Amino acid sequence: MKTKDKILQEALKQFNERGTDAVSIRSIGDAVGISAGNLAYHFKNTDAIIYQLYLNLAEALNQQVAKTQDLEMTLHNLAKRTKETFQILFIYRFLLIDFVHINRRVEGLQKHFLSLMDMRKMQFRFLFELFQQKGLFRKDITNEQYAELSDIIILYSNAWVSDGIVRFKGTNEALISHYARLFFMMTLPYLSAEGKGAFEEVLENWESM
Amino acid sequence: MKTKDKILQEALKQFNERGTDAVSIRSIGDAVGISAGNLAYHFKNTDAIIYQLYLNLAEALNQQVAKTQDLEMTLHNLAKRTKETFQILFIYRFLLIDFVHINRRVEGLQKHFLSLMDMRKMQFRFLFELFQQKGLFRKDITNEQYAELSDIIILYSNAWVSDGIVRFKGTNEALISHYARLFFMMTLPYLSAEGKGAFEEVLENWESM
DNA sequence: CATTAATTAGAACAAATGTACTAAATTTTG
DNA sequence: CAAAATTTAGTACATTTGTTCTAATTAATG
Repeated sequence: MKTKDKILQEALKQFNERGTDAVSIRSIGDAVGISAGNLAYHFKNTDAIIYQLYLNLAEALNQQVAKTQDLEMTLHNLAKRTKETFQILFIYRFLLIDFVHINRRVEGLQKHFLSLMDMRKMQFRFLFELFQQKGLFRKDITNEQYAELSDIIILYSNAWVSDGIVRFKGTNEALISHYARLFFMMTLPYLSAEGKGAFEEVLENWESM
Repeated sequence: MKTKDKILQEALKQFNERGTDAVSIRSIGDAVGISAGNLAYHFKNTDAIIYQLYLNLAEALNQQVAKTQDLEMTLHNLAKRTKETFQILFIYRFLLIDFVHINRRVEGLQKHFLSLMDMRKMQFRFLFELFQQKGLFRKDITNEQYAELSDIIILYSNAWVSDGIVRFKGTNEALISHYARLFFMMTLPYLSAEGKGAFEEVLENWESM
């Protein structure tokens, strides 16, 4: 593996374990087995590493969206993609844990992040409309309510990792599965009778999916 | 004001503005106008300050709960208390922003925090049951669903500040009001037809409340 | 092979931080 | 008022961190 990739891998590990502020170019260099001087050659400072890791996450999420658009959007497929997306987010969890702090300190990231959020919000709105047309979502829910649901869903998808790390007892796999499931269940009271049927089928096979 | 209180006030300000890691006993001392040595006499280090501020928040929240139990729990009163609670949380917002990080670094805090969360969860469950008995909440919602709603509500009440700081455009007052309202609206799809009537009345007078 | 470019190690420096200690000043108490 | 306790300023020290620079080594290229 190239030095640059080794650095990114080790940095990701340390960021996730100890938070961005407790990690230095020296702590990463020591673990990788290279000098701090060499590390500074590849990345000027830890902010540059954070920025690169953020770009990697954004790219992984984009690929996930592209995947989604290829498939016919059944509830079952949506559940699968949700689980995958949650796994990706967990890999880069320090970005969600140090959310506000990173936005404050890494220049140029906030703007990019906000547009990523807007994009995801639009995707959710699209999905809600689709499922409403298919008769899976209730017809008596107003547009305003769907807008608010997607806001809450965005908030949830940024916050579940932090909540899980502090409150959840169990393995990482169990954590991811639990919060992906909870995410899915947030839409339950918005479903029509027909939607609930399909929904329960998905939930029954949740673990094996 | 006593030195100790001055320190706490200034520390709270700096924590909220810059995050816990960017604040030192010297930066606080300089702002208050006392020496670092003196500050170390009152609080051994920044962790001790964080811990004290956390206790202050927990105490303020407990008082809020006591207040709630005095009143007849109408939807209108609940909305008022919700707004107040959100204001309190915003005052101590660094604790929610640096959530995971503080739990990692300040010893003895995680346990206390977890029991606080459990307590709040039980309060929500109690409220849901009460409103269900009053016919404001839907009867066809299962116990499991109410358990999950309270989990999501706990998550939301820990995460809205971070979301708001990054994504919301507007004054702090508008931010608090917006997220308290969104919090309230999360329960909307769980309401009965009767509940919705009372609910909309509350929402109409939201700003003036 | 020779030269150029890329990579790496290592050292040096200033700034900031937690921590510990001393001595002076102030307040409280008897 | 005198003694004791509390509060305060100031200093010193070891660590850590970002940053910058130099020189050596390795890889790439013509």
